[in-house]
Amino acid sequence: MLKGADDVVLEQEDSAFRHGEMTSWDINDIKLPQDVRQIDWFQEWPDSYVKHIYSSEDKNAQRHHSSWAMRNTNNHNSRILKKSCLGVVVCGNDCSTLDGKKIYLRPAICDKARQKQQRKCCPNCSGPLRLLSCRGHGGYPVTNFWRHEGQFIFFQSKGAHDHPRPETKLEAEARRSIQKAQMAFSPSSPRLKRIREIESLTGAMPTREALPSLLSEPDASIPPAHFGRHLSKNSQELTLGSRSGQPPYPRACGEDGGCGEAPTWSRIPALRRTPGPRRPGGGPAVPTAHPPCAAPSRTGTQHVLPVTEGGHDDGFRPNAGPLGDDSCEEKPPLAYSGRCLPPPPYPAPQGGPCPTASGAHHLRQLWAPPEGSEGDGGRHMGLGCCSDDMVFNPYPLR
DNA sequence: GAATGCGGGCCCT
DNA sequence: AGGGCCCGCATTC
Repeated sequence: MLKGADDVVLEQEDSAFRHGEMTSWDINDIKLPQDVRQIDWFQEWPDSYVKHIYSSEDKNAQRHHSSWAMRNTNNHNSRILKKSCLGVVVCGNDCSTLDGKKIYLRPAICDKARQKQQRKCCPNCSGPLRLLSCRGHGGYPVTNFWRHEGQFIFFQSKGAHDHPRPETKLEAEARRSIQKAQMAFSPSSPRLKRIREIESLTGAMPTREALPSLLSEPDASIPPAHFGRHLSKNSQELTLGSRSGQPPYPRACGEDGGCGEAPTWSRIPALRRTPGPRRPGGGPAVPTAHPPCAAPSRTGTQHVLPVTEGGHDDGFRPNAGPLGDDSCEEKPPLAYSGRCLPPPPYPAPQGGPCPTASGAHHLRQLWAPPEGSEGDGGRHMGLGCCSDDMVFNPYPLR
């Protein structure tokens, strides 16, 4: 199967050989080489058909980490751990932040958490979030294989990610914890008290109108590649990188997309065959109808965003108009008491006629990019004026 | 609470 | 048989 893929493998191996890496093995081989001369530094963003041999001492390798959002997949082989890529969570509105960055959130690994995540709104424009599935491996998600053998940990990746990089795990975690911390912060705040009262009474979160810029969340909108620029040193350390007490990976740059290199993904639009929805047996490919946000979905004419979860429903059309657009710009979800407020008209003009304009304005000021990229903000969505669970805090770690 | 690992089970090719 | 996916459970962080 995957003839083309095999070719790629050959190329990769060839390339790897040029780098002196021993790749004449396959993760499924009965015996893996033990005469390894060179082990690799941990690769945070393995992509394409690559193989690596890590030291069994490498903490990241031990934990089978990856900055891609990989979930465990049962391959009925306890010796080989298989993980498949979940893709990336993007804004259904395809919005951009003030400085032109796109929203690339990390899909939650846990199924439940992911469903929950998809009910949230874009932190930037409060539009619906959309899970962009990975289909870089012959229409299926890219898979990573891990196998512990002797003093080495063998890693093999199959497929090339056809989507942007999500936040790293640590970035996502940091975002969550910061959010929590801020919720917990100043518990005596009358405003917060009130919010909590409301919560306890209604069981629901008040809308952002009720708590403008009170809660905030860091760089959800900042693509990992730019994360550091905004968070400076301490937060740059949030990437997995080579932090097994090792020096920076010597071959990292330009090898497998490990640093700065243009991502290997490219929008391969969804015309590709999509793996048919799995049938009942496997369980309900959870219909992740997108609720409140800016995606009116129960009004009949507007369809639910094809948020795929496992069963990949229809292919994604990353930039296809009817997609996010339909959901977010037409009709506010009046029917909802709204966990999220309706989005501003798209694209939002400066400052945006967001219902919570003042709050948004406030955020805007906070957000003001350090390097006067302000100017280009005009075409981008007003800042998280409405998002419920995710809002910005430009300087979360300061 | 979320991430992870594991294993059972089902479907499709 | 192999690959893919879902689900539940247990453990860890």
